[in-house]
Amino acid sequence: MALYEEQTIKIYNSLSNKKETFKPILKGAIGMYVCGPTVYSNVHLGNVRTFMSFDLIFRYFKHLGYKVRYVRNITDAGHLENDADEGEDRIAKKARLESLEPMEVVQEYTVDFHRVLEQFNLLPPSIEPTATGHIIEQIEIIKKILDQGLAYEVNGSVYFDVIAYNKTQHYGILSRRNIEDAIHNTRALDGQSEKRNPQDFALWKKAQPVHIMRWPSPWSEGFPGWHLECTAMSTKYLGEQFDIHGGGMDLKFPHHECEIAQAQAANHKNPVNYWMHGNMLLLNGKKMAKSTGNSILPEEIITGNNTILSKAFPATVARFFMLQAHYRSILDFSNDALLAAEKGYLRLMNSLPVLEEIKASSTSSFDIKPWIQSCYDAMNDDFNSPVLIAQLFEGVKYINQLKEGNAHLTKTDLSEFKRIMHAFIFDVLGLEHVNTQQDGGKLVKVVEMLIEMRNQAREDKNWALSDQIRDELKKVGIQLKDGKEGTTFSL
RNA sequence: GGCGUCGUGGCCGAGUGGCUAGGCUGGGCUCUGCAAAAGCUCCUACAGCGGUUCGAAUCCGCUCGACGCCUCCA
Repeated sequence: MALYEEQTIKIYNSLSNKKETFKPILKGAIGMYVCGPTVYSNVHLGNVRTFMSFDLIFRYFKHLGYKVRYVRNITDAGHLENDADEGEDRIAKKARLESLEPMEVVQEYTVDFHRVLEQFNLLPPSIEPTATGHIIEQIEIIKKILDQGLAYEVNGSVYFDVIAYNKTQHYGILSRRNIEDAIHNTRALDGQSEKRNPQDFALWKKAQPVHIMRWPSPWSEGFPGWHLECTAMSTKYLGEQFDIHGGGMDLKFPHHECEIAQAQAANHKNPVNYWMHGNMLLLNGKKMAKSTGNSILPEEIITGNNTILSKAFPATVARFFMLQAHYRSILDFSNDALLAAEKGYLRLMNSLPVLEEIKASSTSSFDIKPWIQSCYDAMNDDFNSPVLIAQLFEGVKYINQLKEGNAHLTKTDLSEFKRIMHAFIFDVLGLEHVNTQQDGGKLVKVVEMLIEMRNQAREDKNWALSDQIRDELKKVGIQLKDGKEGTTFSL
């Protein structure tokens, strides 16, 4: 029996604003789509948080034995610079400013994006499609929507007719908006707009003569609207209806709302069963955003080259910090919080080598099963990683009791305990050891030798020497731990 | 102005109508040659004001405050 048959997951669905029992369309298989980045600049830590949230979810599904097709796109065209679908394409603008081919911009930041996510130990998605690679699919969807009379062409551009759509469907179903209200509240004075209504959005934009990024279409040489690519690519790879669609909270409206409208108009089906939205990462109490400059780059955390933090932090510590908060909660980024997270992270990780040294006993002094299930329960409850981490610290407590001889486990229970600790820490949370041995274990041998020498000094009551060894090691970051069974150390 | 989220102990952060997550910090004790590590233990919070209830941090209303969306944004 697969693990997923034993566990029941509840997911908070943005469509209903409730936790719902998760049931995939196909037994044992999950289709998940997450909106990826627009590659016109470096990803900042807030971007990383969202992708990390879905990485956690992806990892947990995989751990449970689900076959997951995880699609995360790269937006490399069509994302306009500002409102009203009148602005310049973001990629094109950046290319113009830096005198580059648009695809040079795309390449540079796509590579950067991948590198950063790898540093934070995010698993690559199953498919990572690009907008420019799916122009034909997008054109086909526009044709379908036009056929339904839910879009109109003006001067070579095509716009989605929100008001027409709203006659039979609810535009605003996801963000709980009412189109009439929206119209009344619009203070738009867009004299030049080609759109019939300010709420309408572009499906296809005719390219201006200076515009480099352009593709032929039945309406004009131009480029697709931003919202369309996700509909095209999710439909293509996951079908007209699929299980999960995720993204940052700030994409809920209008982006995801538009996706629903487009898919409904083209396919007459509600495209997504579970909408999931990750919350924002705050810096100085404000949303981290590129446009306002209130952001920190992942690189700046790892190198320590920034004005916010007192020291450099490994990526995995930042990962641990972010996973200590629930994905739907706002999280404040600060030096103090990161410092505290690092200590906790170290305590958790340092317990693992101790666990390896525990000897099995003929009986178990406690039942390990309820604790194991509590780890699953945490993740089953809308992927509650902070509660999972709390449970793992319970595990640390057990490890210490086992070490002290105040508790014991049979060989079977002990190996199960180890398996679960490792599974959740590495496979599900995706944490990593900071100091990966690159020296073939030479360092360990040297430290063990120093411990030997120190033990001799202690026997001789040569406290000056023994303390010197201990203190000098401490200076280079190696901590000795004197226990009943002898001295151990952590790097 | 409209829609929505949130306001938890020194800090970070979970949370169910009643049995006080967890991490960090600080105090005490055990262990130790002294420490560290580890263990045990203490510091019992829920913005304010009303209401519902036998009972609310958890439900409802109001006030204050923060934030997000309404325009590109993970």
